Amino acid sequence: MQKNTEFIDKLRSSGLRPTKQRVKICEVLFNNEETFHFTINDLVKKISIELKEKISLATVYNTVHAFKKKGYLKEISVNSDKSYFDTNISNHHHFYDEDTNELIDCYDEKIETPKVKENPTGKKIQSIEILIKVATDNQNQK
Amino acid sequence: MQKNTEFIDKLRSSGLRPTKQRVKICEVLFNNEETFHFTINDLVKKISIELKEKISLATVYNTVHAFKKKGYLKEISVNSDKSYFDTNISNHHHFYDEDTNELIDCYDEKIETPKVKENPTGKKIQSIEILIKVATDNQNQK
DNA sequence: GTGTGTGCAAAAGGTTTGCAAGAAA
DNA sequence: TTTCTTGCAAACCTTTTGCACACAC
Repeated sequence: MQKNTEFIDKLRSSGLRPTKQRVKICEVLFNNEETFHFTINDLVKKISIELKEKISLATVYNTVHAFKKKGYLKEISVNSDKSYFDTNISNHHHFYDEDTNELIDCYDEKIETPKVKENPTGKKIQSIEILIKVATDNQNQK
Repeated sequence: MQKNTEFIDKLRSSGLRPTKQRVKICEVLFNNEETFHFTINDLVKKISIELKEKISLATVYNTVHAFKKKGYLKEISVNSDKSYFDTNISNHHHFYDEDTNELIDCYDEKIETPKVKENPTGKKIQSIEILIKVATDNQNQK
């Protein structure tokens, strides 16, 4: 459990003004035992339930993107209906349940991150993301 | 180079009526030397350039999804602004160039598809997709 | 003829933007 | 007081939907 003063320091030290909204979003995102996955919509709901107040959509988008840029959140590439974010910023991958649209963390103990033997782009590798899609066997394949 | 009669057979044999539009979309998608990646928007443009005629957006969406369901196209999970499709349906992964938003195929010779050692979901694995994001070194990390 | 597919326009869903008002430095 | 941030609504973009008409069988 972090205190607000810690969030304020964290924000300030990364060059983000510790506004009321940002600190509150920190509380909602980073004051949990476990990391979790969310969409912007999920987060807006979580804010209104846990804080019993509303932060405007634009601010939530702003803040999430700012946090992502600072490395406090990761964005996950799933099929493209909406953006998923992860408060777990450690190096890991994901299972994606196509039945429920749920994400599950996948560490190296479950799958080994492969080495890139050859990089035809000549550019620097920013990340290697593995998405393992699962579904009940008998459903229509997407 | 396939002929229209081949596309018609292909469509018919997979239970899709070989309508004028579907055959024409086949021409645009599958009459190339090389496979390629595209968004729906790309495809609409390609159709109007190569065929000099217009197929309605709804029909393009319908057809692409029908082809995907039949396994003639693959959908690729990239950051979620839009959907990317691939006419290359063989087993492979992708490099994604964050500077240009381009996708590049990545076969096993460049990266080895890892084994899933443990699947906590108990559901069947539908696919394992690896996305290697690259960018020029000196740009702001996203 | 019957059922499926097409095209259009409207609507929906997620995300971004412009700008005036407010808060932090 | 200057600069950054917020909030709202409008705009935007991609995708989906409803429905009348057309086409394949």
